Amino acid sequence: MSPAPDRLVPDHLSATLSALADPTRRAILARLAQGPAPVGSLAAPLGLSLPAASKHLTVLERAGLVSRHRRAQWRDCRLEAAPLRELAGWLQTYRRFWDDSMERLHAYLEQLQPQPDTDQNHRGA
Amino acid sequence: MSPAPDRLVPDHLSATLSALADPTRRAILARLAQGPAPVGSLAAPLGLSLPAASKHLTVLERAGLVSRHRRAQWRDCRLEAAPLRELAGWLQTYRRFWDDSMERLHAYLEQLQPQPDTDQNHRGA
DNA sequence: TCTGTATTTAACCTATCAGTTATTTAACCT
DNA sequence: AGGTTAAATAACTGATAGGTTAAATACAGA
Repeated sequence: MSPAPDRLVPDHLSATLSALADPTRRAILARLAQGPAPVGSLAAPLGLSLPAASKHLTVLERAGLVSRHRRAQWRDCRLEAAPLRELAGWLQTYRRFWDDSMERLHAYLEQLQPQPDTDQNHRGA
Repeated sequence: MSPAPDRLVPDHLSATLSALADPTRRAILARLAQGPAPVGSLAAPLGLSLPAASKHLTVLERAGLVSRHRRAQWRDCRLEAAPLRELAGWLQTYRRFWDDSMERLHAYLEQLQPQPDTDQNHRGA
């Protein structure tokens, strides 16, 4: 099922999530959603130094979220959405937890699994 | 629009993503998806010490992904999905990047934005 | 080939993270 | 009250993240 293109990093999802956890990197992605751009033009509007930008891009690249291609002396960065799709897939697993009302969910769980692991003698209600 | 329950941490999305970036914490969530559980019964199957588990739970709690409730001498942990819903919302904005074939997407971008910023012509100025 | 531009890499600094052991707090049960 | 269990907190440690400045690399153009 999983195409598992794990050539970049061992744990795909962890790499994706930790790459996305940085707001600067999300800003870079947002910018790239408008189309490919060279490093300099990503760095400037974010007030990033070139080395900082380059490092962020390396993180994004290792997570498979961005690819870089030489074009003359520039390096065009492009958004690669595959890891986002994978993330969406993972998230999907939890969808039922917010899709219906929370109340229903919890009620469902209560009856599905009367006691998780602890004994329920204290369960007055 | 945004309910903005930012009482826990400044940047919601960053907190959510960095909480989720740790595979141990994702395992905790997966376990909680089966129903609430006390800390000890989360720690044991993961080979986690109690302090380690407690710290992970604090991270998850600060991200709003988990709530803890005292019950006798135990502390029941429960999955809270709101941040996941928010994450799904964010992800949604990138959906078009993987929904259609990538080819179409790139073609679309090319015509939308003929030249990102790379302007080989501006150096003449 | 020399020069300027774009970007990366190296070396370093500080803060945060995930884990540890030891101690403390909280609630239960006699 | 005393003892036990559940969990949190404190204090410490090694690894990693994000930033810096300075040097190196890659390409383009005269």
